[in-house]
Amino acid sequence: MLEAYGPQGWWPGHSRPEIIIGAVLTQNTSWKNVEKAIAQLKAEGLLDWQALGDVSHDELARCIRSAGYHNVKAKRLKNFVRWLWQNHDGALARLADIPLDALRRELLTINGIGAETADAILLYALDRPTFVIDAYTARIARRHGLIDADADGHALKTLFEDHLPADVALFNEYHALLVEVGKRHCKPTARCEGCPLEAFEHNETV
DNA sequence: GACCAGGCACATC
DNA sequence: GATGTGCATGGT
Repeated sequence: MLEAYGPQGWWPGHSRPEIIIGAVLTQNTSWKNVEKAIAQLKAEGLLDWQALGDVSHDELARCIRSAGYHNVKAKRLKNFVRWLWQNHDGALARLADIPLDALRRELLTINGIGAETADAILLYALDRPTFVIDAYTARIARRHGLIDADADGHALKTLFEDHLPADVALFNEYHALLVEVGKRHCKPTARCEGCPLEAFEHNETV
């Protein structure tokens, strides 16, 4: 994949808050739509935890409208910010001493932060070695017969983490490359023409 | 107009 | 525990 596409330079965000906000906004949404929402947040000075805590729901929802599901996502962003202030003084630096597993469990208690969003935050914003399983990764792994068709997210996560060294830079690039393969060759319906993973056996039933 | 996009929570059976 | 549904905009 790296040979085919080169380094992806993920996450496409310039600060940790921006990465975390992007992780929520991109839930079931194309990154193009998220970019517009983030640009709007930046224009309104809402890319920091203080401002995001102070802004009203309606104002926040209006800013992120282009990312879709703007009412639920406004709540989810608020939930994250509330958690950060109430439990960690509103400072991401306070999370540095928490063991990965404990921090992951904490993130999962926040309403609106599920497994993928938690792992994306951990890997791309907090530099923790956890593998991100998204729809593309799951589809690619199943379609290429790397795992049973009915395997769940945890099984997929375990598959990658058990076969790769727990390295932040590696997990970062690996997942980003899988998404690129997915975007180009592994749509839900489209056949996998010219996929760089064609060396693997296809599971045509999936 | 259908399908898709870097999910998640909640209701219902 | 598995399955279905609401949430919403924008591109192909």
